[in-house]
Amino acid sequence: MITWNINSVRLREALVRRLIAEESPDVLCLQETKTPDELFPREAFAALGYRDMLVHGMKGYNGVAVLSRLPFASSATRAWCDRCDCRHAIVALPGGIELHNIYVPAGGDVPDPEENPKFAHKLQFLDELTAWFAADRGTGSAGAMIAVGDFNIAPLETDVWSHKQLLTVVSHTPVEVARLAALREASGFVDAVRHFVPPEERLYTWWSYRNRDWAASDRGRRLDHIWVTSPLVGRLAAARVRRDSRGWDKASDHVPVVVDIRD
DNA sequence: ATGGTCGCGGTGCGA
Repeated sequence: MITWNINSVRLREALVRRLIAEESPDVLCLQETKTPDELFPREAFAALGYRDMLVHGMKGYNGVAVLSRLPFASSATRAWCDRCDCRHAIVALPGGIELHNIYVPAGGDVPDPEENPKFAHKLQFLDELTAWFAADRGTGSAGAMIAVGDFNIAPLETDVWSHKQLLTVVSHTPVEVARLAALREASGFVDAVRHFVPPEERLYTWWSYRNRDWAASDRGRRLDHIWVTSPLVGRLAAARVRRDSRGWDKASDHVPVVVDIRD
């Protein structure tokens, strides 16, 4: 299982192919595809064995897609905050696993919902998602589920380059971290990457384009996540963040997050 | 404290 905010799938189709060649994932979830469905490069991925595809995009903004070598039992999309903005795709995988691919709104610059409608949207999106998971997929009723995507929140102190300096920066404010925890707990999700990487260890999945030398300054944040519910925790085999891909030519500002799940 | 860079689409907006 891989999740990757690709920041335009058409511009970076070759990078997706490279990742597939190196990792050969059964399932690859993309966010920020920025491509209307009719222009999504389906044939290129189908030729690599990804015969089941859920593509949910729009022109220029947002967009999520699931590419799979495993057959879908069903697929759906959902809209939140009364918007059709292509941020949530759902597929049923073999073994009764329900997979959610989610692109949480970034939230703008000012971390105040009164002042900044984008931040209000981000909080409302998280609240609606949490209520829905809690009501229909609460801890008692939950089967095997996976939630992945760009959640645009770095929850731990070691998920950002400076906890102190980012406390008032959108993506790491206490109100966002609390909202993300509520979402995670709504269905009893476990952070599959932190299952392997201790909380003392710094870990980032995103580095801004606005840094001259992203690797030297290393001002990253862990915004991209893979969560699983308890039936899958015992099947987790490994997790890794493909930091190296940030150095690829014409890289996305996000890097792939990979979790291996045993059959 | 400020500005820094991308992608889309063909101007500013969103990140």
